[in-house]
Amino acid sequence: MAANSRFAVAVHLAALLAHRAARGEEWVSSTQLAGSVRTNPVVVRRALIALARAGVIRTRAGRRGGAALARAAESIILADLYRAVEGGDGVLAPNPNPTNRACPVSSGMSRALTPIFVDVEVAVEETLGRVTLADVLGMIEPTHGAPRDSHKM
Amino acid sequence: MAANSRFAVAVHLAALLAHRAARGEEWVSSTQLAGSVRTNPVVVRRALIALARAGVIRTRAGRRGGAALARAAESIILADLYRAVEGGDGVLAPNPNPTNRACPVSSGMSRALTPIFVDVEVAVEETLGRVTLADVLGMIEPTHGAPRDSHKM
DNA sequence: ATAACAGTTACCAATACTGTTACATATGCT
DNA sequence: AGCATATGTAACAGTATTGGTAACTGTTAT
Repeated sequence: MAANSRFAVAVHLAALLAHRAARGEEWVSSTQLAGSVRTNPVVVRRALIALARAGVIRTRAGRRGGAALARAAESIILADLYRAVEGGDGVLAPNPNPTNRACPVSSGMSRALTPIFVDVEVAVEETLGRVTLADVLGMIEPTHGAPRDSHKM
Repeated sequence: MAANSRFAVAVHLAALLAHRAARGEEWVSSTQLAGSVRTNPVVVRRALIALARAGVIRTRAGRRGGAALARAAESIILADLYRAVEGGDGVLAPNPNPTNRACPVSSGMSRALTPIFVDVEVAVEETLGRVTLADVLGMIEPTHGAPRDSHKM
């Protein structure tokens, strides 16, 4: 079955940071973030570390510390968040068992499947590359002062 | 992180059935299939049941029974196998925790993420829809008498 | 009748993920 | 300086998922 929810959490965290930044509150603590995501501050920090390593956010220790976006929400694509938290593992996994060299089909499977798995991964990242963090925020805050007309795309 | 290897196993099984069918051996037992995949016959049967429900293969109990392709390898796309074994769960998972209604970002997350997750799933299935089981077999058996030239767009 | 097969259930082991506590370290504030 | 507040990190428990195994029932060709 399915995967973990780290990507969903990462988008949530980044969106909240962007939301707060737009209101002048740059630094947000992991405790506050955890309250929004409804999880534990340590879980949040684990995600924040991955996002910081990817250059999407910055973190600051000490009093009045926390996390903040490292760049504009318009320049952050969801593929950045995906690559940051899903460390290299693709959405599809190969058969981990050793090849049966006596069987030509078994012998050729990874040669046949590897390029397909690459294509799938490229397709996922291309799709997530078409959406920016600002787009996500726009879907969360539909009306920002203007009457509601920009509801869909 | 990562996922399971059911899709890889499903492709392996279907490819082996196609390979055998091309050599006149229609019915293949789960024990034989398990030997190629290097796993247990019960694991194979669990996958075969999913594939049979999807109409990709047929199974037959009793002596000289086993599994066989239900239709031509050219008409089976990998998306068929993917949908058969990954029962409805997508490659990305939402945050399972309850929404924090006091937070506008938390409140809007699923509304923002759901269409994105759908887009990703569509992209995956489109990619897997461009490859047929016959294509996979062609990559496994590179030379079969005819030269390989149809290398896609 | 028997042998060879699928279908099914129950269970175990390994792994992965989440949540939690605890503590060292860093930093702003008074 | 001292304190409050924050991250970074390690260790661990609980749970879910996954794959592997054994045991049993039902089916079918010979």
